[in-house]
Amino acid sequence: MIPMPDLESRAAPDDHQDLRVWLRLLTCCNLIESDVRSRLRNEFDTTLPRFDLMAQLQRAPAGMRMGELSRHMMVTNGNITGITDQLEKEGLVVRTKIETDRRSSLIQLTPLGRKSFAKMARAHETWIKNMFGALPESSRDALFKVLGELKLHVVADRHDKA
Amino acid sequence: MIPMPDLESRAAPDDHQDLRVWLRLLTCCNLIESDVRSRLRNEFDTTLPRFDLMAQLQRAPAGMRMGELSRHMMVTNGNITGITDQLEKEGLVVRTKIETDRRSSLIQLTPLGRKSFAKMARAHETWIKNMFGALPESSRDALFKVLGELKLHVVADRHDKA
DNA sequence: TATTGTTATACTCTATAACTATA
DNA sequence: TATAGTTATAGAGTATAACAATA
Repeated sequence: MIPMPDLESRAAPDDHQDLRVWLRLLTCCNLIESDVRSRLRNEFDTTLPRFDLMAQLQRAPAGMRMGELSRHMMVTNGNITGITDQLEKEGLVVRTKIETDRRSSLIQLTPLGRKSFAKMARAHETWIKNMFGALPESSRDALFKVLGELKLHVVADRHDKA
Repeated sequence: MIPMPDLESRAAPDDHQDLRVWLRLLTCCNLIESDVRSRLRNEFDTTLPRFDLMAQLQRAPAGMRMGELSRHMMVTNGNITGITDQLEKEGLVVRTKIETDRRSSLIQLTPLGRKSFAKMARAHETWIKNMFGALPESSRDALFKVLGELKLHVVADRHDKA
């Protein structure tokens, strides 16, 4: 089988193991992400950030504020405003004024939004299962565990800098 | 320690393990990638695709054609033209006409490009080592191995569709 | 006819910064 | 003064499609 050329090919023979791990991680992630993005676009006419935002709201029936969404999605505030505007125009989410703090509002999925998200989430889970399902369960568990350690370390570094 | 909110928080308690693994993978990758991007911008006034292109050329002293670069970097042709134009204008790469096929040309790093890339690559390797170095070697090996399996499967799926 | 690379264009995603309203 | 959210803008990154030159 001919190895498919990809980003990982930028690793030189004498490169450090860490670099190889990183390039492989990046390649995997890009492959899966672009697959998910194109399916979301083709099958549901939506985008990954829109899907992410709805997924966050799905988990928070009481609603979330813009700032919370911004932190969870790790993007700046202005972007959340833009996505929320779109979704609100399409009737998928609503902004509700908060009485005790009139600067902010709660964003919630509408019934239509919940229905729409449920459909996408089912499909999304199938795509992901197809891609990860080939790994033995022990490998998936190992991956989850190691990525957990990695994330802790990277996040700690970010805190140090800030 | 308070868990930092991130993309992974979109996983619901009853979500399938595959979904959790994917969200964690995505979060790790995004964290590291955005760190690398901002360092490349701040310290070397460049971008990830420019760095990637130079890294590919570094490995191919005889040069590469646009189409090869396009396949390796997994982006469409037009983008390669744009990046190459920039790098050529800055004297980091050169296009050389191929005598036997006058439609295409070989792209190579110039001596300046090699020097510039070497400097960036050293810094880049340090960043990556700092992030991955905290993992025990056995974990890194495991990660490398599992991601290898995952990639094979995802790539195979892509071939099936095409 | 098919392929290589270029050009033109459009859209998504993101950050930054200035701003308004409220706390 | 500080915070929540909005607006405006700029740039990265990408894909698509029409095109020219060559095979």
